[in-house]
Amino acid sequence: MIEQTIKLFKALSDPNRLRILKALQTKKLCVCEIKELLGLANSTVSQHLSILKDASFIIEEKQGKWVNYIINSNPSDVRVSSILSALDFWIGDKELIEKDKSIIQVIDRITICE
Amino acid sequence: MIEQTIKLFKALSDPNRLRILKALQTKKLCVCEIKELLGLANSTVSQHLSILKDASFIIEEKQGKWVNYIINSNPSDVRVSSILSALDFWIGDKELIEKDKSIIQVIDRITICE
DNA sequence: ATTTCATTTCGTCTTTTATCGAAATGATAA
DNA sequence: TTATCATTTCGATAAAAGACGAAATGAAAT
Repeated sequence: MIEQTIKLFKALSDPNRLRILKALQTKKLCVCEIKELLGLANSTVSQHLSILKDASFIIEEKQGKWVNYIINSNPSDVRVSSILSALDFWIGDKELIEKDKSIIQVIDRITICE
Repeated sequence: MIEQTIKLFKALSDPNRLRILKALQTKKLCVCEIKELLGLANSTVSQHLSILKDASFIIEEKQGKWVNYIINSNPSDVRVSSILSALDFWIGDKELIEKDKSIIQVIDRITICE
């Protein structure tokens, strides 16, 4: 019950996860693209994604050898949709988000996934 | 910048703190009343209150030897007012909250503050 | 069938968080 | 001014969270 509420807020309590959510609102991304954006290890990114997925903010979609992560556009929990549609309201930092946005538009998964 | 967002979500990421916020929406409370409600040590309650205060969800008001904690009805951060005015939306668990509500209406600080 | 390569899982480490009891603080009452 | 008592701060402990690299997994291409 209240555990679900805690799960939502905990998922939102990390700057890297907030950046991931905003980035995914621009376009679908795979683990290694997010790794590139955030400068974290693959395994760390994978861990963050599983927390976001567990809270139902995102879903995954297999595409060949890649796994694309995308925003969950049909969450059953109205709180999730509420947060997702007002993410800019919750995250004050426009500058950081804009910067990330321009980076992911340039990132190419073929070249960076070593 | 984004640290402030994280501070807000972290403050909301603990069931005891959510219960404190809802309880304070019913009436102002001192540390030992909250201690009674939650079954925690004084020092733990004090710690939770300082986290909520630091995120500006609540403010304190001295009254004799007691310190009353009250909901911040004029937060400068609009996100804080937004959460406070929609707390029931964020906290799914009505049952727990209603139970707490009836308990604090009976609690008397004179008798319980040993 | 084997190799390749993105991703996940596992084990470990460090930092942070939630909790407590005891000691320090601060204000009221005697 | 001393005693009382609510609260806070301090020190310790256990559990959770964030991070990493290495090993395991799983799908595609050879």
